[in-house]
Amino acid sequence: MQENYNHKEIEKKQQAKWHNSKTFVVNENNPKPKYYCLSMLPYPSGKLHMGHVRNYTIGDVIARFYHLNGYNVLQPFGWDSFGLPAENAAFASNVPPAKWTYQNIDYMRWQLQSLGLAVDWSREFATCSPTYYKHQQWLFTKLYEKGIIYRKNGIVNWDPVDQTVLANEQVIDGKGWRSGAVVIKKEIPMYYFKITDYAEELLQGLDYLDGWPEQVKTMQRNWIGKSVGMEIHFPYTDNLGSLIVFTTRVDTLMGVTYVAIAPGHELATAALKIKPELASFIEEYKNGGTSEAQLATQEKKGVFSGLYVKHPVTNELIPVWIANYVLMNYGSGAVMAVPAHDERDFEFASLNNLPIKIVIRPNNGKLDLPMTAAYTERGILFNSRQFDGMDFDRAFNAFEEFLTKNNLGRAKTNYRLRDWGISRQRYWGCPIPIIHCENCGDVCVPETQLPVILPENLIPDGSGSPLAKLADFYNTTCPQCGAGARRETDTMDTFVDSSWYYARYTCADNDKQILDDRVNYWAPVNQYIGGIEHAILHLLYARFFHKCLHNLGLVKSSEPFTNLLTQGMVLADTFYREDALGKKTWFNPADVHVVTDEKGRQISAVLKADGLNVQIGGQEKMSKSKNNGIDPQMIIEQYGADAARLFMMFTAPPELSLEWSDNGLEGANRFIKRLWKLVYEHKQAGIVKCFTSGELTIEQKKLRTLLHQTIQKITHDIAVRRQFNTAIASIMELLNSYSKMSFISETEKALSQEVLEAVVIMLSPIIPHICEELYEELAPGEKLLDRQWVVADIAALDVDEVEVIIQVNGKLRGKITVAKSLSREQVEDMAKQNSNVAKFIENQIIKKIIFVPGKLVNIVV
RNA sequence: GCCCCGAUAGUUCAGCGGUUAGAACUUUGGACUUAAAAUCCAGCGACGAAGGUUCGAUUCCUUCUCGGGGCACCA
Repeated sequence: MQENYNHKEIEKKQQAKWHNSKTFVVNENNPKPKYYCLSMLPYPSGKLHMGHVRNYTIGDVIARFYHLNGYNVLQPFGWDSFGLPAENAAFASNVPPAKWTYQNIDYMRWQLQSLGLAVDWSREFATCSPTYYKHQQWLFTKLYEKGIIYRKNGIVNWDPVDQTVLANEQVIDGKGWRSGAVVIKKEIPMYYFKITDYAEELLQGLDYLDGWPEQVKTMQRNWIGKSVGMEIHFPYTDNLGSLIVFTTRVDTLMGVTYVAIAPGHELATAALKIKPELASFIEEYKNGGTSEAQLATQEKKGVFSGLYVKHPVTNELIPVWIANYVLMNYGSGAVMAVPAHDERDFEFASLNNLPIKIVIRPNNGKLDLPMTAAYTERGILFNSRQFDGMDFDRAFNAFEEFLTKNNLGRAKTNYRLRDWGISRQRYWGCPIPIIHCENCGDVCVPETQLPVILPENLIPDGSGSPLAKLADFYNTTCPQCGAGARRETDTMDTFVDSSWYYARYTCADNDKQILDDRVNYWAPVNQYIGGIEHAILHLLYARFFHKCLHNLGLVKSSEPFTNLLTQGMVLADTFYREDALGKKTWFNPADVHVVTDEKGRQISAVLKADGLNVQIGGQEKMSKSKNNGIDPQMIIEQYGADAARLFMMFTAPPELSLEWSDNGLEGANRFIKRLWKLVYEHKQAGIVKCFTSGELTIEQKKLRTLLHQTIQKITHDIAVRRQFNTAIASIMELLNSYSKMSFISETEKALSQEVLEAVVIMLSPIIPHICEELYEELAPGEKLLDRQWVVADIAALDVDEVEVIIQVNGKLRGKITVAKSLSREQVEDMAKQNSNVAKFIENQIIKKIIFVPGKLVNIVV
């Protein structure tokens, strides 16, 4: 064994070993229980960033831990490789997106492999590969046939100069990012997934996802936005139809003093014909035009439309107002307004001097009058004719009966969730397998003609839709009637690609079918790991797809991911200089020298290149714009993958954001070197078998107790809490105690052997290269990965003497060491006899003695 | 505005109804060295504020302050 730790040599050796012996290649023919551990697949942007390193290290620690615990562990990897950045890179550097993407994948795969991940690379795929999207297109046609996919018009951002549709992020201050032209809204036909059909199922499924963070489930619940209420008809004065509103507070129906409609509502258009002066208001607010945040804070404004509708119960005339606070795309775009019991209506009525009619009073007592704010709690009805005296539930039923009987409404549940538009007028995506035929309409591409291949040698120029300019691509014949037809030239949203990839890993080599029975061996994913930024869209879409796959009979489970871990961001210091115009130039932390005070606080920073001051900008998420990204490759070169992994896992718990610091990395490196040295010294003295029996001193027994306590703690930290930082800290504590002792005799050496073997096994999920190397030294001929995880020895945990603290009135006054077997009375007597304690209870009346076995005696005087 | 999470050493994180509140980094001193680095040893250093519950509160509860996140006219 070498005296000095050499990360390059060891990591290369261990990685070669894993690769050559196919250590992490798995199949289903295994008696062990399965464990599917998955980290979100990355977009191949060019090179790895620290967020990736963190994500994949967390996944790897969990995968390796389950491996050692006797599971058949699958950890696959792939690439979310369709998407806009490839197109942008293409016309910036004149390389086809396909070539750019595959080059990036090759480089990033090499980077990832240098991290030493326990991945089954035989299952790797890229979503842009025809062998993957072929099945996606097939799935599309199945869902289309089942009516889960339909076509309707949708609104897109249209750049009139580039003649192209822009993604939201390509619209900057309302202008096209390349042309600078003012972007307009345009209606074009698009395909939609009917995710709303699954709203209830997606909502209810959350209740069973015990392994998901509450925060994520809450976000999904809010996003689905279920509300139970009533649809109510307010008849037009001419009795030709009625205005339909949705409310969750039908109990306040008798308090309606006006109704409000969105500026985009058809009734507003009708009112415009009678009252042309409404035009300016309607135009201003019709399309919103402004951002959602502005919309939420903008002042409530409205105009009277000149129209009236009839109250469904009283037939009174109710004025119709056009108001900017009514949303066109929720419910029916119209609301009944009850100023007395709704904050927004109260505000609007106050501004416009509209009447306020109170119909709900608190369950006990009265309202303070005059009202200064709406009373929005549920209560008891009054001023409500036959409904007087009812509570919310009774009123709901009574109104439902009344409205249903008179054909004036019905109970209704609304969801905030909208259908998912997946058409993208882009080149680098999965082609939508539809053929438009003049005779037959929209026809699915038959299975035998799949995949619809995306040409890979194209370089988009940023204008128009590339496929729509390729006659070779879109000219085709109708599969039904054989006539000339036009192929769909839109591609799918890349969220589609990532909505089912986890299932495909289980049978990635099957080119005949999308999925086979192997998916039911591996799915659902036991542990899914990824960034919190995917809490809503990706995770909801994947759940939706899983339910679709389930209904097609392709998977047996009902949810894709049993446990979810959402990891925090990686932050780094930022430094900048500001010029006279206020423009900031950002400097990379690697190029800056930070001056600290004697406590280690940052006081100033200078640029290494010129020695002049730079401003300290605080910690920010690593990004190109702030130039604070740290290159993982440099770290791996200099310190090794193990040090990088250890630092990532030690510095912060997985869910919290992690602040990058070079000092922390030095610390991780130091710990690894220390571990190496401890094993080296032990080995110099001669390796032996682990301790099983023998005489130990009290100190040695304590060390052994600590070892087995640590084993328990770490097992719990990794398996249950997923808190790797605390696991590492407790090993540090253990090693601190260990290195204070010396191990000379055979028994002592055996104890040392036991500690070191256990430490190496426990650390191996986190720093696998060095641990496997050290294990080979500690146990020649054996392999760490064949070992079982360490189990705490109950006997070692059992101590026969305990230290008991003695308090008088809750204050510490002494402590004694007693045999565990002593009775309460014996311990209390010993406590009272303690000389220091005696001083405090002298001449006092003992009121009470609190006794906590094995811990303390508290004498209350 | 509403909801959630957090506040412990200079920093990043642990912890706990009860002993002397743990790690690591930073920092100070010492050993080693011609010197430095590396290494080892030792040290400095903390429970946001106020109330309440309790024999005893850093821990539980309430309020406040500060920070982070989510939602945001969803009728």
